Amino acid sequence: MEYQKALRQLIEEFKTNFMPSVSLDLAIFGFHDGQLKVLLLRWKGTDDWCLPGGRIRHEENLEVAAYRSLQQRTGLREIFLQQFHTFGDVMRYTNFSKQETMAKLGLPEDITEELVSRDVSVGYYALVEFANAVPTPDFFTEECRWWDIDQIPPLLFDHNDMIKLALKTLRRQLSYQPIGYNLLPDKFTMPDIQQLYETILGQTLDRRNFQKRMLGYNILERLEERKTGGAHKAPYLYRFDKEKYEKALAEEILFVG
Amino acid sequence: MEYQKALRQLIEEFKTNFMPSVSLDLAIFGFHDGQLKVLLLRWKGTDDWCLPGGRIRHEENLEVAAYRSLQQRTGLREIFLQQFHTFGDVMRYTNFSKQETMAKLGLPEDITEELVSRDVSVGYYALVEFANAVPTPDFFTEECRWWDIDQIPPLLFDHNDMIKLALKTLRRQLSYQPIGYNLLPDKFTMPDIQQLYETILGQTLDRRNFQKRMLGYNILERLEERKTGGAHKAPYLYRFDKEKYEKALAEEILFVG
DNA sequence: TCAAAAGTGTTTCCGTTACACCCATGG
DNA sequence: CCATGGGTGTAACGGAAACACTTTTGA
Repeated sequence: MEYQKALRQLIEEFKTNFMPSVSLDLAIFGFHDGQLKVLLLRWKGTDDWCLPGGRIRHEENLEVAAYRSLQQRTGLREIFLQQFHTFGDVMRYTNFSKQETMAKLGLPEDITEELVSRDVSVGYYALVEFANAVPTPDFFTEECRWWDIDQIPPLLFDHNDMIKLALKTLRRQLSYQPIGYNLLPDKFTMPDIQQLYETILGQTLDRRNFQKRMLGYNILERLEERKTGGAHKAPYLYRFDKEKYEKALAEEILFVG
Repeated sequence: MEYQKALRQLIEEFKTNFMPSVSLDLAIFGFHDGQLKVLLLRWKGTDDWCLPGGRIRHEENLEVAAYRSLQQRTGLREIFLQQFHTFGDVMRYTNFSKQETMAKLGLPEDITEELVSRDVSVGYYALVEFANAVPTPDFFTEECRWWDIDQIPPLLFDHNDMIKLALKTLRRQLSYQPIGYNLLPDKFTMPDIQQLYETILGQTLDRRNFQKRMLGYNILERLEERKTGGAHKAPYLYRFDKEKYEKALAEEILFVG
């Protein structure tokens, strides 16, 4: 069977090129239509969804591996990517009916053992511009698409918990780091970025206070008007001042009280 | 040679019982005499110091492995232990003159390769009561002792960076989580705990404001007087209300603004 | 001309910081 | 009896939250 042959070959390649026992998982957040989304993969021939993951090459930095994996799933580079926790419970595989899923995939038992043996996994979360991403499945999966954050189904492994913790970390991060550079188009309005914040935080914010705070950070530059299709008064357009933005990210203390 | 035989045996045991490619490192902080200390290990026959580490058994939870390693170095259980970052740079071994150190240890090259091949390492930091800890070296080391936080020598691997980041995380943590349960004796005075905070943060705090804040957390219970040897007015003794303390730790939001 | 959205500034509030006085104890 | 440290309360400050009016635009 052609598929199994390819599979065995892939596993061989894994064994020679990648570190055993360690993997990484990605919670890739996108923003569209006032909704926060997460990128999920569906395994071939099943209805089982999970987070995209990756492995680390023997001579590759962990962070580089995370960026590489992110690019393989979305086509994107130079994205906000942040490690948030490392998961190492043995139990995180119980939620996952190994035999069942593997059987659906048509995998013999010895391969199953190899493939889903217990790993320690480093969790990263990423923020990407929804429109620019090209969701791409990998060898084991046949579908890769965005899910609304509040409509995520029960996932394989401990991936529901991962998303929960990633989101929690992201929300905390939002309070002391600027976010938005990779989530918004080059030019955007104040209502745009406010909606982004409100979506991530899951709560509404005062228009005036938000603007005051955001401008206070000193990382935005205002352009001219915009009228496009929008009815009503045309809001200003803004753009991130890349240099100041990076500086703020590096300092990281900027927004702490 | 007896030593090399034991070593080979140990490595065999590692290979069969522990996960490859993943390890963990511990920044164990202790508090004594108004000084914050870190526990370091010195390799046999060398002047090279490093953080204590550990490995994960195949069927062992990551966190359990961390607690086990902590206990092996200090004899302590039920300690504040917190994951803070996972280190995965290949470069983190450059600082480390492999051949040199290994030669001092009398290790043949093939063992060297096995022993210090590149790992991804999960960093934990712990807070322990200085007086209760019994620093214990492991097979590779002959000395295990406390170092003042501001007198740490250049360490092997990337362990200086690890300590730096651990301390940074600890300080941040201090602002939104109660700390002290494992660092102070059962009964302690307000000046005691204030000194602990000042030591960790590296700055002095206002006596009155500190007390106000600390009591506001509602995790302390006041006992009676204390006079012991101390001259001057006898300060009250306090004790942590274990239940409320645990609750605060679990909520973790308690001290956020 | 009206409804809906955007631009802008002021007041209020609350938590943090700064600060002072009295009390107890051992030398 | 006094120097040193501990107990306690209040005033000042500043950043965040609450809040209102005017302007623009398409329908």
